Amino acid sequence: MSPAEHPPFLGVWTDTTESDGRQAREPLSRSRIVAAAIRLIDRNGVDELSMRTLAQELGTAATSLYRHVHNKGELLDMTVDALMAEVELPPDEMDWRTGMRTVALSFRAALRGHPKAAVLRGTRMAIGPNTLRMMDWICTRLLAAGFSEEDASAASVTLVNYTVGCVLGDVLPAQEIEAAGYTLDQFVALMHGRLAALPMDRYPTMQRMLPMLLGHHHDQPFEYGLDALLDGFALRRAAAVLPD
Amino acid sequence: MSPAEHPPFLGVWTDTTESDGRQAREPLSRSRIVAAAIRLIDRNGVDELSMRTLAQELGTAATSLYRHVHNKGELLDMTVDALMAEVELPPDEMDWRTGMRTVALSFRAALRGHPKAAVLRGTRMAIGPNTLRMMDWICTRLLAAGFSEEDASAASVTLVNYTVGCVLGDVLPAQEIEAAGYTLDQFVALMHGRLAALPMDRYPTMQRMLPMLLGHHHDQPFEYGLDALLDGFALRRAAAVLPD
DNA sequence: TTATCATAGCGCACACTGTACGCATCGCGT
DNA sequence: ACGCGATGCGTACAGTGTGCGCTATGATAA
Repeated sequence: MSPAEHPPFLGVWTDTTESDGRQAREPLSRSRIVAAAIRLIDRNGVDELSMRTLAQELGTAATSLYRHVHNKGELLDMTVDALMAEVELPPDEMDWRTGMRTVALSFRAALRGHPKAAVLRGTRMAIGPNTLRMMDWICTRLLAAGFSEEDASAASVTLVNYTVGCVLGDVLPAQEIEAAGYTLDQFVALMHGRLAALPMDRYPTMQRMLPMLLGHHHDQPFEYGLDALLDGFALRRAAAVLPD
Repeated sequence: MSPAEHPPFLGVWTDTTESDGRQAREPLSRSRIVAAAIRLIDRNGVDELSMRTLAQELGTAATSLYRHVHNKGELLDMTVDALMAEVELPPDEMDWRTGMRTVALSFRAALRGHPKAAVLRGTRMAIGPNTLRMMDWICTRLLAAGFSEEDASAASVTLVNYTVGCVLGDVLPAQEIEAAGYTLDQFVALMHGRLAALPMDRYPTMQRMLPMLLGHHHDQPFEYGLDALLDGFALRRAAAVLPD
């Protein structure tokens, strides 16, 4: 802006016209910050998220963020928990097994809805309200279904860890491939080449299985394992409920 | 060292005594570099690994490393694959189920042997020779046990993803707690406080389950889920081998 | 032995990171 | 109208990954 000719109330003036037609900005807040962080990660990936780029996205200065967030680590923790807000908890009438299945699918979908942000689950443990909400629901339902406290505890963390592991397994390769600028077909070809380049008879099975491992949609192995896991849970429940 | 009184052949001298009694340094190599990286991560954690600290550990300059490693990313990939070198593949005589169980335990043990390095599995997909070796073994054994190609593929990635998820679930909290300087008991107390601080009736079950979730040794839930998973695999195998 | 030459190691520089500090400014309660 | 606490921001600092081009090294050819 040109130096004031007749100085107005500075506050109001600079507030309404932010160097272009942008709207008067509402104050920063934790939720506005993590929302911007998610937006920015979705667009450019986790690596491109710095306090400065984030501040720019919000139209403020980097150091302003620290009034609302202790440090970048806390911000990332909040971000990963925010992703969990979208998981839907099935109605309680649903039987325990399809309930578990549904919540696992919803959990996975929530993470995969923001693939570039999902990798944060691999770095940061997230114990926020949304995560607790899901864990609580899972444990509650398992206990109600007759699992002992010990089994319910083990089964719940198993279910969550399995899902996280699968999401990472899906999402990390995809990211790395995209970052390297390959298409998936190119990548499969390249991997075949790599395998062939190694002492060839060393990984014969992998050679054969590679198209299958990379080819089919990732939903299939996830659901295969999920259903296997639930079968195992069901066996244990039955054994505990009707002993011997 | 005191400044040289009668200057010797510089090369030899500085080579044999590296500013203290250290030995003449052998040339850099990829394996020496990743070994040093693992050592350094084990000691100080992943965050403290920079190209400069790593170079210092090796008694060289940071930029020298780039003659042997394309960039830090590649170095981290090599590091996580190097961890996998320690997984032991059971003898082929072992029946498929205990074979899978054994390899999963060994895999987990290998990662947990370097807890601070294990978190890298959450960030970087590792497709190195050691990883392929294990995957190949798993697939081979499953096929030999009668699984279809599709099922063997799904089961193998399920097993691996589950294990990775569990290791991360174990290791990330432990790291974060340690980094914050808590003991585990303090942390449990703190979490109880946090839960109580929230609208108290919101996570009633978590409140009850918390000591169990954090208390018992992590081996137990891992093996619970592992055995459940293997039960599920066995059911599927049986159904496929003797259809209807 | 001497000359040659690829290669390994390194000093410097650059753009960029997270964040502590202290000042300027704001909006609200009297 | 007047303070006063909360918020925004300019500056600065130590530390990051890594490209560039020089130098020393150790193997090979003459």
